[in-house]
Amino acid sequence: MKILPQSFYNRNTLRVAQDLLGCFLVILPDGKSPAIPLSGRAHANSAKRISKFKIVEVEAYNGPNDLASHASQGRTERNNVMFGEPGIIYVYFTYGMHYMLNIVTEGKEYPAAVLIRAVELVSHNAYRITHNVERTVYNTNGPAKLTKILRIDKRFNGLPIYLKKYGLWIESRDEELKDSQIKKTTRVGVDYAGRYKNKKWRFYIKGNEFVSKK
DNA sequence: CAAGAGATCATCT
DNA sequence: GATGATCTCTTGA
Repeated sequence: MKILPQSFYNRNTLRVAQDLLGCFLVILPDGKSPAIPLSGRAHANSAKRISKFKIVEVEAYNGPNDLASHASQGRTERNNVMFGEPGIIYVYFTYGMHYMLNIVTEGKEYPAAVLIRAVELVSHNAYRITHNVERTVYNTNGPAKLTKILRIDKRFNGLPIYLKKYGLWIESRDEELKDSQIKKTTRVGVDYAGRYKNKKWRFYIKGNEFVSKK
């Protein structure tokens, strides 16, 4: 397994979205904002505190004409990073309480991104998990829920996802994912998007129990 | 179980 | 001043 390079994201957004399924979102918490609640005394060896989550559901927000995308309203301070380099993290705050994690795709000036909607915890340093383990393990089945568990907020906005140094990166799949295993359906919560609301730009791994909605 | 409302505020008009 | 790439809880059939 290796870190997906910036070039991975510099491709068609629908392609990137589907290719991200089955890949691993890995987080290396700093001492102040651990991805997984830690128990016991603080430990210097943070490398052993990484947590790895399989990406099981995503949505594509594709270009300036996509009426469901923030970018359809033109460039603003909030959506600025969508117009920039691929492989950059776009985090925004919505509904007064939720953070959303996206990865910017395609070349500069083409505003697009993939929203990470659900992940499944696959490995962590088990003995450091607190009594809250049940909630931690099972509550990553929604875009706002996973950012809460991972403690992802606007500190990550604008940072590259293709470098390890910021503590959040994505690694390649460890097994094949056939096209027949990918469900392609409409995006959630975009009824306002006119003809774009019917685009089947939401993708998830069929049968995965962490998918936000079947 | 499905439908509806409330929470809560940054961002945009 | 209105709204939202959501979630949780309540209501009621």
